[in-house]
Amino acid sequence: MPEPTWPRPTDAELEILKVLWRRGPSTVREVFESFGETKTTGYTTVLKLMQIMAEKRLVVRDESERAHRYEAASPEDETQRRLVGDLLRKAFDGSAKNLVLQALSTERASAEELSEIRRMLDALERGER
Amino acid sequence: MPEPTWPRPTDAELEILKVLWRRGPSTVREVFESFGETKTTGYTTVLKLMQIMAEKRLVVRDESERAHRYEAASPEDETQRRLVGDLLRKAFDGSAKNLVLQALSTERASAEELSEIRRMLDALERGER
DNA sequence: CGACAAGTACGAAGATTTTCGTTGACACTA
DNA sequence: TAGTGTCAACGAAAATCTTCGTACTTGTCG
Repeated sequence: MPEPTWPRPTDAELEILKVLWRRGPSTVREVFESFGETKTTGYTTVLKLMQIMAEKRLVVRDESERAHRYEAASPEDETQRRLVGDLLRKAFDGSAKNLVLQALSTERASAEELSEIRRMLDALERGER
Repeated sequence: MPEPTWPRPTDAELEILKVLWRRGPSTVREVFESFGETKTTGYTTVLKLMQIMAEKRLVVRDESERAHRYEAASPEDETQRRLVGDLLRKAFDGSAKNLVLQALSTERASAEELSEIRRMLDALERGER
């Protein structure tokens, strides 16, 4: 199987990353509480996950304070790019076109979204990068 | 975590599905051999995976012959759509636009690919949702 | 100082994924 | 019929993921 060279976040880890991207560097307590009632996992579960994520270098940990602060190691867009690239390789044999077509056919994008994509296309075809 | 309601194929399972989509209904032996030297997994490993996939209904099994024949339960494009939709929900908060932008910025698509995507956009914007 | 609250660390359990050794069924053939 | 090769089934092991109970540490406030 084509295993990624970077640590791919699991579903639970991605949930935590999303909180970190939104809030910025946060303590375990803050992440735990930002889940509110939507998540049923306990505090220690979140803690353990974040410890493992620190081992994997998905997050960096600042231990200077008693309550350690965790920060996402990579920005959201870079992680998204990796996840998409991973799926592209795994399931689409690298054909960005097919991936895009499937993406657009699943969730119908709004009109503004479509125009934004079109602008992106224009830029790409105009030859930059 | 946002768990999918359908059985999401693992990486190893996806490799097998790709063979089945390409070859059509196949025996374990055929799938195993079509991996050639690119994969180092043994025959029984492939067999076990395919048995598990049959349990999960990722494949359907025809047992009428001595060498059972396995067939992908869903066509490739439908599975791709599910995988993309899953990633969309998990990592992009449902924003198809962002997913598409990241996809296009990772692997630069060829000029023809870009035109095809543009045609797809045209069709979408022309209102046939 | 002593107790409590808030935090991290540790270890273990259950689930899932991936791998493979072994066994038994079955057919072909010498 | 005995031997050989092919196949599915089974079980178990190793790795990873997810969860949480418990223990240890440290700062604060009476």
